[in-house]
Amino acid sequence: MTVPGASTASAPSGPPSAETPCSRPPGRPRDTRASHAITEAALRQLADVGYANLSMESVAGEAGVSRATVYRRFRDKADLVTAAIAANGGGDLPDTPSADPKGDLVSYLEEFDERFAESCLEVLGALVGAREEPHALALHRDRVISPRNAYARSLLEEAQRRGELSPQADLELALQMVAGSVFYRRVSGADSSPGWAKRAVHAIWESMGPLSSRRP
Amino acid sequence: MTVPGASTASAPSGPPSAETPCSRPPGRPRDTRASHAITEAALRQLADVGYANLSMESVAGEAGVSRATVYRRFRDKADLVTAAIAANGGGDLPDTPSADPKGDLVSYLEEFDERFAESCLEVLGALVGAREEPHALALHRDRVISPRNAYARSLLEEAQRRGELSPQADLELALQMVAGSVFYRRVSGADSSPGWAKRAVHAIWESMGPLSSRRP
DNA sequence: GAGATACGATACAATACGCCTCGTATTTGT
DNA sequence: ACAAATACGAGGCGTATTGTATCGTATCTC
Repeated sequence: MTVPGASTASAPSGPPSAETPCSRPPGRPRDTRASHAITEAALRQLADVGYANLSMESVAGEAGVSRATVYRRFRDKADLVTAAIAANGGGDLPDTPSADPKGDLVSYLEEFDERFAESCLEVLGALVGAREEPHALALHRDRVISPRNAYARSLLEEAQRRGELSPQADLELALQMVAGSVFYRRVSGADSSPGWAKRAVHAIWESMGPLSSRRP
Repeated sequence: MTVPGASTASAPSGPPSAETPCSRPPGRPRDTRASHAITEAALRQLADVGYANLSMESVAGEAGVSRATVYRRFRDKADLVTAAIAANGGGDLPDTPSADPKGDLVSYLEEFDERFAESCLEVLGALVGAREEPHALALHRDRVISPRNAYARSLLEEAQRRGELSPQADLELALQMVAGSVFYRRVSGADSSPGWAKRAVHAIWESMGPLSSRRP
């Protein structure tokens, strides 16, 4: 499975001749297995040693390729890691309308917390801290954050459609509060009691339910 | 103002002779003005160039001291930065009981968002990513995160005492959701509409107010 | 004055980064 | 078959930063 969002590093695509739009570019094609091994190694190391201790050389070594091969695909560490995360987690977001938006939202929050929150926070911290390249930060948001926010939001919209949430409910606020819960837990380091996700979603449902006497 | 939480780097306090508990240690004392200049420079650079681009040398240069003088006080970058943040922002948390906990909570969220959220996220991401030293992560939480969480929580407790929130309200959950809102905004990069803090707090009040028909 | 410590200056080894060149391998088009 | 274009591995290069150590000098207590 080739990495879809890979930015082809320095994008050596010169001005295309506009004649052969669908033909493969000339020259030796990239080794697909190498590409695969690189992103997998990056993900393993991100989980094992963390973003700070992940180096291009260690990833290349674990992938069994040379550093140059990594740099040909990813311009730098941020590009590599965001692409790897996106390639891994991009596919497991169901897009079929949910039959139980409330329960699915709870499940989604718990899964995100377990599988993505930590590395997501790491990468985001590093990227926010690197002022020189807002490029990478935007990339990470596009590749990782935004799709998940959109999925959570679609669950809220479905709930609204089903009448579980008021038509006047502020879904942006709801998303902010439930998704924020995940990050708060990582930031504070608190192991909140097991039902935190369920309780958070429940609070939103209580606050924005249809039979509430809230003003719009 | 000497930095209270400074960890004296490698803590050269040998086994104290237990005889002179209150006397100053022998030898030349540290330059207080240098200590001050170092933390101030660290804070300026944290705001200006970000955590990633802040180096010990640049801080030392801006403070007008040598690198060795910085390393004598702080064992590494994480120690320096967490101490600097704590020294700066440690004092401006009111501890008098609030007359308007709801309004004060809104104000607190907005101020935290403006003044601390960004660097806090940067530092936290970097520290979570540096697995080798959980020490620094715990330090940052103790120095920066925990005091602020405690303050926000005290506002919630005061509201509960005043009957604005139900006696059965889950304050831990409330804190998680309102504080999480701040981090979500930084993570997603969304410029949510101006009243976000007020609306978030309002949602909590609605969900956990006394006259609600919620089960405990 | 002796002992202890801070300070500035400087050097040092160790990493990591990002870029480059070389020789070789692989693919497309003529 | 041959040329052009590109990928690949190996390796080097210059820069930056880290954390440590060693000097000589300055400052403080006893």
